Amino acid sequence: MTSTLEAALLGVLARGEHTGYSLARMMGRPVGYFWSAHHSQIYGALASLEDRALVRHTVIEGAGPRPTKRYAITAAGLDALREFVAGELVEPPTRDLETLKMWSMWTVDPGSARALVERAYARHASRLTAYETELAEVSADPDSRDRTHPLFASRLTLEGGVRSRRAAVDWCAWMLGELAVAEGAEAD
Amino acid sequence: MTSTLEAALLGVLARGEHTGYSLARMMGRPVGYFWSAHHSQIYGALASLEDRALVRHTVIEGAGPRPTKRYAITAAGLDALREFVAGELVEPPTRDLETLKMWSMWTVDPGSARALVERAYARHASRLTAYETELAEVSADPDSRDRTHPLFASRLTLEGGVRSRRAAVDWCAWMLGELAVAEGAEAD
DNA sequence: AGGCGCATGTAAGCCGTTACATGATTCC
DNA sequence: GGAATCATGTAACGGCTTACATGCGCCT
Repeated sequence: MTSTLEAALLGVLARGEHTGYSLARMMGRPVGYFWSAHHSQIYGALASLEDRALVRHTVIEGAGPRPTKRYAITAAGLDALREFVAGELVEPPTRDLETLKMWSMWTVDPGSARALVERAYARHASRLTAYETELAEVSADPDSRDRTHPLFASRLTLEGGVRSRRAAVDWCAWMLGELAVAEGAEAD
Repeated sequence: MTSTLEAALLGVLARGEHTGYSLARMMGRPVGYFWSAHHSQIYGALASLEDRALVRHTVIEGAGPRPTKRYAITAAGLDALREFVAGELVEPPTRDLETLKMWSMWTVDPGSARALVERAYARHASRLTAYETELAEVSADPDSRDRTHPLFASRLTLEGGVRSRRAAVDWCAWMLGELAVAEGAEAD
């Protein structure tokens, strides 16, 4: 019924009111860490949510050529969000471009293979520091210990991000070692 | 130029010949661990790859109502695969349904929150054991130490799977602890 | 007799990306 | 004067999912 993008938007609006534009920007940091969408998709989804009375808008003064709309979640919207969170998770198909490349690593020359892993290392490492910084900020707020406060959920998800990126960074370092060993063996 | 699905298919065909049907089944184990597609998509992609001479088919005898086609990668196809592996990785947008749910966990009752985390724990744990089993099998083969052998890449990617699932399992266990602590604080 | 596995294909529709369109204000 | 930010929308297109279609051989 409610699409995943709609659930994501409800999740953001449950934490505060937003315009379509500011929702689109939030699909950068922090929501963009685990979900993303373009504004063209967001405006349509908001209209669809409003048709079903899960969100409501009021017109505010803004800088655009058309009226600026501020959206808020409704009681029905909060119910729909809760249902989404508590409902069954239908495992969506995995599509991991990085692993796909690694899996065909055997076809390329040693230099390309090393470069591939090094780039992956750098990406994961930079994400890791971003997560760590944000986690430190969130953890400093006592609200992040209150199970019913949004920051509690932010803290748990950021902790997950830190752990997974740490694992990815370690994995890349380990792969560089394996590549070195294999190249050494080749040289013999 | 070459879509990601096409790259995935080239990656499989570089390891051996397949029919469209068997490719579709492989989008279960092990390729399905990091990529997946339906047969309806695969048949079209194979035709498109063949138009560009990246794969070639020969008709073999089979059980279907139409001629059964066995596909093999061509030299040009191998080149295209290498280019894909060595080329820039344009970071595709993240869409992580599990994290999305966790991030809105603060809206639901404690029981639903715990159930959400426990289901995630179970999913990751079962994937972890699957990866560990397969990694043990692959590692036992001496070819998995040869950088130019497919099993080398299989071993590295499986190691990544084990590490990431281990991190996810640990994360879920940690979250269950955090939930218990937060509920204890609420009871006071 | 009916269901499952082999085997290939088409078609409708949804979701997501990219590009087009508009227009005021602020900063360089 | 030109670029960036705010702000909302439409349209074309491609990728992915779901469903429809066909038909043989094997097992129960």
